Amino acid sequence: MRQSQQPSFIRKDFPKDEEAYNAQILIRAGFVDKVMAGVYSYLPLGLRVLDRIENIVRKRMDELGAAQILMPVLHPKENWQKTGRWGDLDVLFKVIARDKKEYALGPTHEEIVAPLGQKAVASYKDLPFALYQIQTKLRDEPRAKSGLLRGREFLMKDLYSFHATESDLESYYARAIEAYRAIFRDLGLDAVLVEASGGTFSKYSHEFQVLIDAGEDTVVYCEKCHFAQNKEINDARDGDPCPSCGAPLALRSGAEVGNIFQLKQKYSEPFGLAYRDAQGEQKTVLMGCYGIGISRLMGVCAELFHDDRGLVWPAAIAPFDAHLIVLSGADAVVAQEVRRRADALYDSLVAAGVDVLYDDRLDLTAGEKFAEADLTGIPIRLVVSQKTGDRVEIKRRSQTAVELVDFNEAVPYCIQK
RNA sequence: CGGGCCGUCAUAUACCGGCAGUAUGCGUGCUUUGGGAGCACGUCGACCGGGUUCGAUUCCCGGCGGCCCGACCA
Repeated sequence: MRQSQQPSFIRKDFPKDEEAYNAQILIRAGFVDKVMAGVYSYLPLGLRVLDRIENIVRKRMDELGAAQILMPVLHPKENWQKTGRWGDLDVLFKVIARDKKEYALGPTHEEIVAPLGQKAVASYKDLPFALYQIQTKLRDEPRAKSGLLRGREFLMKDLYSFHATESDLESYYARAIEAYRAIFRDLGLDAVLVEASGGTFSKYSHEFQVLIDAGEDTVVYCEKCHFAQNKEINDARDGDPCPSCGAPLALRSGAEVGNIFQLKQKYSEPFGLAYRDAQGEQKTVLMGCYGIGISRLMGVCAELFHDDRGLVWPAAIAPFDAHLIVLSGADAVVAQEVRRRADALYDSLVAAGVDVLYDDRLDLTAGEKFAEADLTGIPIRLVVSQKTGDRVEIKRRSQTAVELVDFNEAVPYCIQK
């Protein structure tokens, strides 16, 4: 992508209406724009990060045998009345149409996916299966805060599984835990599996928490044996003995990046989601649901991956693989030659399948270009200038050392990452 | 939903019951060209509504909006 053809959303100052670091840096670096409290636009760079996170998630969903679908944001009131959550779920957004009919805006999709699943299930032979979507969720949070960590509108992956037996649900649940571990590992995150309450969903649940100070939850955590429970179900205090190994517990703040539940019959039963077993008996389908906050993950990564100059994206989720900067210089004849060489490098990078952001802007000083590149945080920086001669300067965002390589080595360098 | 703080050019900020200033940005020109460069000239502003007052951006009330603490949190 040529920067000269793109609008720039980079700002020199931190926004004054954000306290959370993740929102400050993502706004300043032009990844997101704040529309109102808890509601953000995802700009070209931010959307690319979300796409990469989605791809990582999608790959693991495929491995779980789940098929991707897309359900509506606008929900019929009756479905929510059937499960009792029209009145119970206080984060449920409700809208009134012109005919005075009321609708819900989807905060989660059990009320839609259960009746959908019912249409595909008649016999035990139709089970199990799993469906997921990546979609914007709406929740009327009493208080949006912490930037992307708690929005009123956010991007979430929600997976739903359908089973004939409890043991099948449990084994799928166990597989989902492993898939989630793999996802967070792929993202470069150290996520802790935490026992938690099930809220309006189920008796208990498991959360994946990234233990960072900016997190919103409090986790009772044992460094030694990795016992972890959400404070909402364990009122332990700092230093209390771990119930599992006796070592002192610590209270840590965590950002919940995943949450999984065994819903069992809770949402299938109200919608008559049932099957005939081998004996011809009618049985209720058992369900599980498994969420990952995609946009929240971007916020968590921003909290984690930065230095005092800006973002430092891990290669797996960086908006681009490489950031090519051309410094034209003053001399018109030299500038033309330098640009010709930079353009040629850009073309070969693109041809080789490298996602490259090309700072081909003419009216910026070298200092501005470097400062913006640091802020953006793309893993590899390439510079072509009069000074680099017939070679290319390469620097990793996470390191200070620079090296000069021959022109034709630059592309392979970016491919091996 | 309770409590606190706040709302001034595009951005970040200052001051003030009477002239709203600075920096950045932006525009023009010249210089500069490997770490947010320099000079000159120019450009842009008091959230909305009511009240007090000779006069309100400033004080008071209401609304709207923002941030923080708490409650809540699939």
